[in-house]
Amino acid sequence: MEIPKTYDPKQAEQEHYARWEAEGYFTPEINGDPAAPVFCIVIPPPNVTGSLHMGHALQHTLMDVMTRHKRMCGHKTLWLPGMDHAGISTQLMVNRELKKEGLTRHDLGREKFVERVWQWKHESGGQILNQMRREGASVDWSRERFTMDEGLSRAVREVFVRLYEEGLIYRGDRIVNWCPTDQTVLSDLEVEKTPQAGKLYYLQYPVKTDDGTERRVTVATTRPETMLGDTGVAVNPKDERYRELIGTTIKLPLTNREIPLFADEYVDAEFGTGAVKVTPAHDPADYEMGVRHNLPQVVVIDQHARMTEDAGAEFFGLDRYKARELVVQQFEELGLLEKVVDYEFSISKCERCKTVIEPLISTQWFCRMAELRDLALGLMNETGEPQFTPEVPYAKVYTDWLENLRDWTISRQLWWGHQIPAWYDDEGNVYVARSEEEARSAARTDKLVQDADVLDTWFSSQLWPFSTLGWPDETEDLKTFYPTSVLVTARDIIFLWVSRMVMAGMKFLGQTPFHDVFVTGTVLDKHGQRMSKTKLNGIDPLDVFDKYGVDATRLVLASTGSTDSRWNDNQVESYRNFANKIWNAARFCLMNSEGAGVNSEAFKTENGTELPLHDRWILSRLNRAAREVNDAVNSYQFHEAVQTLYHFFWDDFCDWYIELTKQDVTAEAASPARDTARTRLVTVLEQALRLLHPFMPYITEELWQRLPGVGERLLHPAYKGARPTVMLAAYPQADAALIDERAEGEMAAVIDLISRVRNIRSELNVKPSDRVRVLVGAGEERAREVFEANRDQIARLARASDISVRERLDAPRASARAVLGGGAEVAVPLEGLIDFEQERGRLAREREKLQKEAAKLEAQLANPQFAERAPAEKVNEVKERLADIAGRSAALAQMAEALK
RNA sequence: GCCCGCUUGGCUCAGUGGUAGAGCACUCGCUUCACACGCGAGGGGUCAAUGGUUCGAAUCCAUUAGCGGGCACCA
Repeated sequence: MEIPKTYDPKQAEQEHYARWEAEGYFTPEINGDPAAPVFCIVIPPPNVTGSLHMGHALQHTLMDVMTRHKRMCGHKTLWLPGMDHAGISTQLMVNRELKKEGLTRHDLGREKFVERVWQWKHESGGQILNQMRREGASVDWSRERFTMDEGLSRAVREVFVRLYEEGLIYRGDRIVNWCPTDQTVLSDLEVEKTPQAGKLYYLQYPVKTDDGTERRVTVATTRPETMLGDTGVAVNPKDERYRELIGTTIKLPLTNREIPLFADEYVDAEFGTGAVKVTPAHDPADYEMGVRHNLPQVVVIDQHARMTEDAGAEFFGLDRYKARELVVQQFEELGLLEKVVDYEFSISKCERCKTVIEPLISTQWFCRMAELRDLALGLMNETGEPQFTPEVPYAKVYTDWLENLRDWTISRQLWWGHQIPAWYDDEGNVYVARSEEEARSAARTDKLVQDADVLDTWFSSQLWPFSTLGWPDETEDLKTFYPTSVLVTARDIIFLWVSRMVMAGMKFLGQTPFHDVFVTGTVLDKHGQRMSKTKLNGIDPLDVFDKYGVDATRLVLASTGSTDSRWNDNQVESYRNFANKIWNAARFCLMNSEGAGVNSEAFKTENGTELPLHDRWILSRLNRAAREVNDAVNSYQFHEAVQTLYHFFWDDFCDWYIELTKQDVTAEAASPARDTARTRLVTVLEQALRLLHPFMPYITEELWQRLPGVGERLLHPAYKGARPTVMLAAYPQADAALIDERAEGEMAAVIDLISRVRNIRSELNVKPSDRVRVLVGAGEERAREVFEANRDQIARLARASDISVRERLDAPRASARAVLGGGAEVAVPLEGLIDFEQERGRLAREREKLQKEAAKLEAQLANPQFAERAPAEKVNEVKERLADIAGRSAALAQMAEALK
């Protein structure tokens, strides 16, 4: 036998991907049906610096499941891959490389540095894309994009120019988040707040009085060094304590400046002393107050977080923390330090380097968001798009954020990225244009200097769903694939990316960029902690692939879907076992496939003869599974889809169908009956492999290719002419006519009988090799017919020597007995093995259980309100159950009697 | 501070207004001619607590506790 007993995933993983790719199966062009519905996903472009982590593997699995499913359903399918240039991350990465050579980017200069980044990108960037091949991701590599591609860069400039011309992009001086380490401005979303155990310093400021009497106002601050830049003190207008001081002047210590004390609603009288020092140049809230009250801005901290000349000679050049110490010390010496208390507050840090952010006033480019925000909110109001899954909480989180949106700082002081398409002439006039030529002709001079800054990485990412399809040109791809079908992403970029894509899509194409958004859960470590590089608790998907196989890993990830869950190897192991189960089921089919071949006519019978029960049953189960899986995938219920597939394959197909058909299939002599049984078996297997394929691409392809009788005719009609592959086979759609309640009911009775006999054997320690006699009593004629018709299978699976089916149970006293559903009874004569006392006890316990349940049901029926208010259907159900229990209970009583 | 989510057998998780589910782990038996990554048979949960709505609640509502997450210019 050439098929090994254990499935080795590596072999299949190495074999198929390259062929799929080479055959063009991943491209939408493989679909030859001009009327085919379209399905499109654009990948959330991973950072060019990134390598695959579990979060990617999760997203990619879900996207691939959907893409493969839709492709097999005949959709014209595009999953578009690509990468993000990731401005800051990439620049820092290359900086680190340079540092090893003892260089900084300034040693190279801008042009050489950017060249160097490109070189890095070509040599070691984008590892993640190769890792995606391993995952089996069916992306169209011919459409791979990078945010700095010429086409995408053109889209960026186009958007910038249009927004500028409409006044939605402007340049100005604002207080911004400045990272002193990365030397760039950051948007609010790139700043993280972390709790910080710090101190609250109470500083006393002398009030200037006419009569020379001494009066002081105490202000509280966490950042004493900023007092050097104070240009006012604010109190709440309703605060009685300070009412008479409003309008007076403060003599600012350590400086020779005098600043006003004024009233502003913003001030919370309850907090601190109720008086706030106002530093417009170094605090966002103070900045706002400064604007309201026309306060001067005194800059005392520079871009390197050092004190400026304006901070005073003593402080000039000091680091901000050193300056803090000195300020506090001097206040103490002057007797103006009232107290210092421990205080926990949150501090803003750079998301990337964790440096404490310095709010600074700086000239930057901003994007006005109000109009764009309204486009997104309007869309949500009108069409409910994008439809979030899970809807709770993301739809609300998304709209709440939009409603409170502030202007977006879009410039960055970096070299790697899209340089801002604005040029300045000698006089400082600005020309925003799509190209330098355009700017020159507008400026009527060649002496222009381009703005040195680049755009926030997310400025280009927000265009991804259409820039990748060719926009601003009206390409075929854009017409065909926009809007995309669904966006799959992690929740941490809903604001950074998802919302901005919606705004940009609405603004420039007038349509949502994607109808649905599926938000994945987070894969945590086994202690429930987020996986992170710094904690070193990450699990490398590639290691898991190596250990358990890609397909098994995909099942775990698909099951995870949108819920946070802890990683545990046990689960992967169980799906690894599942893969092995599939392998061996197929192995059995292939070992017995001579004379058989996959055949859509396999279950047709001549002149309408009814199929055997197990055939009708497996068709019913197969079609039911197909219906459930299709519904589940279409509604993003991946966990349910996996469960359905798992139990259909293992329980229905392996445990029952193969066993039931085994005798026919393994008959030694060739015969038409054997061929039929084998053909049916292999046909069901083939359908099962198709159902499984979106989740387990490798093993299904590996096995499908080996099945006898597979070929082009199994492909979805849209893929006519393609080289046969399970990837392009038609995804099984449920045929309602084949879902057969009667067959399932009859099969349930057979299974029940077999299980009861097995139970008796097990409980009474009958040796597996011993055959037993099985006596069945069934009052219903149909039940007797079913048992009779399947007596061979029952006998084999229950290890019975013979089976006798009668209307009434007629068993020797020394028998173990059990009650079946529908009032049937079974007895197994076991002379010498029966302890009558014990047996009566067993029956009594079973009867007790039934009676407990009956009592509950009776109480329910006895409640008049139940009969009145519950639906008749429910009331009937209870009555029927009660009758069934009564029947069984009576039978048990009789059985116990027979043992006396 | 505001908002949100979670709490189901030993573990990891599904589920849902009308008889509590899976996988793993556990117990017993099995070299049954596809598979010990297996086969068969079992044990195990008053679905966090309290109160309410309902004929009926693990499922809906409220409160509480524990855990987790998001948002926020309180100096």
